[in-house]
Amino acid sequence: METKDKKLKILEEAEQLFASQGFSGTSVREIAKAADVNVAMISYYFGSKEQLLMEIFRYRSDYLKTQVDDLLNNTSLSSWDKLDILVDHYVNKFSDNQHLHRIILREANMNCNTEICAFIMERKKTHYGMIRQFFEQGQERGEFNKEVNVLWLYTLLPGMTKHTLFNQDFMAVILEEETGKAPDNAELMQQTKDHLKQFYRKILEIK
Amino acid sequence: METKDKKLKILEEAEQLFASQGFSGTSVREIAKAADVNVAMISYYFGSKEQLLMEIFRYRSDYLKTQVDDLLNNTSLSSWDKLDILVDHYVNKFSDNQHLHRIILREANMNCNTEICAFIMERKKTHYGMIRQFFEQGQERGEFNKEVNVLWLYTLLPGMTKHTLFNQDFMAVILEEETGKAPDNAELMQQTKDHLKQFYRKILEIK
Amino acid sequence: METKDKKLKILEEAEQLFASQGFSGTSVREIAKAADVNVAMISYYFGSKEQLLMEIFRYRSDYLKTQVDDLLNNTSLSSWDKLDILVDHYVNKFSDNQHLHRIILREANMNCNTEICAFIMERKKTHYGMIRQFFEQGQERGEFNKEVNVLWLYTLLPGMTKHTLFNQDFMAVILEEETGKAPDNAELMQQTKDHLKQFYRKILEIK
Amino acid sequence: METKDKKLKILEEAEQLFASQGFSGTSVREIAKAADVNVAMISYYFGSKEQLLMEIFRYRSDYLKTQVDDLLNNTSLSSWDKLDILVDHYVNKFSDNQHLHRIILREANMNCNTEICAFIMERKKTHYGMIRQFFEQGQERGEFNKEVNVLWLYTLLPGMTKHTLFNQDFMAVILEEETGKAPDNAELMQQTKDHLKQFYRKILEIK
DNA sequence: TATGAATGAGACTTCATTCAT
DNA sequence: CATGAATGAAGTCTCATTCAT
Repeated sequence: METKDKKLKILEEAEQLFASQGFSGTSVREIAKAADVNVAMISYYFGSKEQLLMEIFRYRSDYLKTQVDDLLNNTSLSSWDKLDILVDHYVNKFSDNQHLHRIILREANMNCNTEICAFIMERKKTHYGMIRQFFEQGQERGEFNKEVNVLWLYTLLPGMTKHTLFNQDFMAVILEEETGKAPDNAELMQQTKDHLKQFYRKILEIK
Repeated sequence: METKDKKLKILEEAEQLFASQGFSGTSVREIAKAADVNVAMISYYFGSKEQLLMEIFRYRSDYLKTQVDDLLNNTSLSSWDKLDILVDHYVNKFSDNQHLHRIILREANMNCNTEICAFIMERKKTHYGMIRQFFEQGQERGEFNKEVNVLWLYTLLPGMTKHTLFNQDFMAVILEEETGKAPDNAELMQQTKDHLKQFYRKILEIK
Repeated sequence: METKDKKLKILEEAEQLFASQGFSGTSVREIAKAADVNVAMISYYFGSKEQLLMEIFRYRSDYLKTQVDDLLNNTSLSSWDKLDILVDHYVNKFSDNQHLHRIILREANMNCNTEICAFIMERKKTHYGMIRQFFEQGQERGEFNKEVNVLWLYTLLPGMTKHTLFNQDFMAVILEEETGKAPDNAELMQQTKDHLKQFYRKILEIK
Repeated sequence: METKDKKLKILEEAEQLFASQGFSGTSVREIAKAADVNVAMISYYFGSKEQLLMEIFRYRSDYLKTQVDDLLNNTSLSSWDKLDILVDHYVNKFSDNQHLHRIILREANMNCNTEICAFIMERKKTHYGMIRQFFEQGQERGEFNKEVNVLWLYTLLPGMTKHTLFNQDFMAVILEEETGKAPDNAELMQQTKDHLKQFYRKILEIK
């Protein structure tokens, strides 16, 4: 039990450090220090630094499994209601796992012949697959504008979420200038959701 | 003259390597080899590896200076025409400087107390400032919907461009699946522009 | 009983590994894995890696005790017959314990202030002592040429045996080239014995 | 020039250390200390510890090139005279390069898929090839007994030389006991030569 | 008694940089 | 001005051993 805690601690500290400093920019010493364990433990537990990274991916792999399924199967909600729920869910999950996403952003093209890259690509395809189904359902139901390409509709979601989340400092500065108040993370996420919904509504509505 | 060429060569090779492997992931030896110069040259010319990075930023700093000004001052074009030009220009410039953008993406939060971060922040603000003016002009002219927040309108532009460009492999795979043909870079950029324009039109139009 | 088996297993696996990879080149983890026991067992049972090596020597120490005595005391056989028996016996025993001999070969001069080196030296002296007696008996009996130095006569025995055994791959290659057939270990040992006997006969015969 | 000296120093110190402690048993730190250079120099000059070992082999590779050729082509000397010269030459060369030979003895079967093992095998074949020619010449000339197998005649030479040289301590102890005087290295080598010649004479003479 | 977990020491190697020329 | 040589620091990983159970 205690061992599992230590492994978890290492995993989480490493995730954070990799996210903020990059994989190459983070030494195992730093990780060990942050997790308050002996340096040798990282090799002992994970084999190597690279395998530790891989383990982080495995550890986080199931974070956005299939809650979208429920949404697809739900027949009582309109597609517009579902859209709100989807956006909220997506942005929340993304925000919750922002460390992982930052790592992906940084290291995606690192050694693209390794397991990790295959892993990331698979994840991307899975996520897209789910969300594509959602948009297609709305279009088939006749609620969403059929003229809009689904891949690019999807792109809006990670595109804007990522940009907001990974430019938080910039967004905060601007919003402070424009509204007089620096938003906290929750406030920023809320605005992201609101504007995503607004944009989707305008793009998908049938005039 | 020859010295300047060597410095330039180093700068460009370093930019590419930093973009693909990250700052920490790239050794000065690699850069020296790629630029076909002695290892000592890098310290000799730039002082240190970090100062070389800074120099890359300076070297690329002026890439999106003020062509937007012309657009703002132009009175013969409609805001919709200007929008098309802006999107084309933005995406083109972004694509041309994707190495730099990838570096920014990676290293933005590296050591955020250094000159580099201030530099990046300044750049972001400048870019936003220009594009904000453009949207505000369209709204003031009564051509764009005034209800939409300008900051989030702007967010769409870098958000979608970045996402497309830095997920090129994913986009290519999906597009190949859906259309039967893998797009090249130019084709992908064109689609990015087209859909950005489509989205902006739907978001900004006044019903 | 089971404990004894485990110790034995460790001993034998370690012997083999030390023989093929050397003492420093073999980790306790490898030994533990090969013997299918926990890593800690080795320190637990033997105290340390070095003491394990020592234990191997003790374990094998009695392999060539005193069968030569019988030969010396035997009065019905001629010295020439005895020579054949001695050579067969020596080469057989050597071959049976080749792992140990390889370790001695490798590590003889390791830390020559330790118990191991004293041990090896004692063994060498004992072996030589026995065989010297044999040659001296043959000379005293007037069957062997008295002009030949006994120490150097002895040298022939380990010298040729070791060279053949520890250059098995080379011998095999050459013999294959010369006879068209690669000899197996038994065949090679037989040839070693035959030629040793031939050489001894020619050296020791009285013209 | 000075650099070459440093490389040479490293090479020679490493050779000696590898010979006495084995490859795995010798750390690059030890080598660096012995050669009075920075630890990093070894990687800098040779790439790695293993490549350093390889370099030692290359450095020593030409030590017994073709002096035997002269002997073969010489028609004025009898085969018996040539034999004396050959034995002297062989033992001298072996003694001069005993460090290398000890390394070969130890590490021959280390990683027998590597360049080093191929290298050693090639060397062995070359040496044997030369000496085989010598014995065959003597047999063809009718001076040496044709009944004796040449491969095993050859075996006597490295077999006894190695055994004497690598059991110097034992030989010294015995010789001191038997003659009252501990022989130095030169004395031991001389005895090795003398007895080799004696043995060869008895084995090869035609009665 | 036996063992999985843990550790300090030290292994080899690469790093960015500096020095002497 | 330019560079090959050199270096101290730090990198990751493995080592034999010990500890707590």
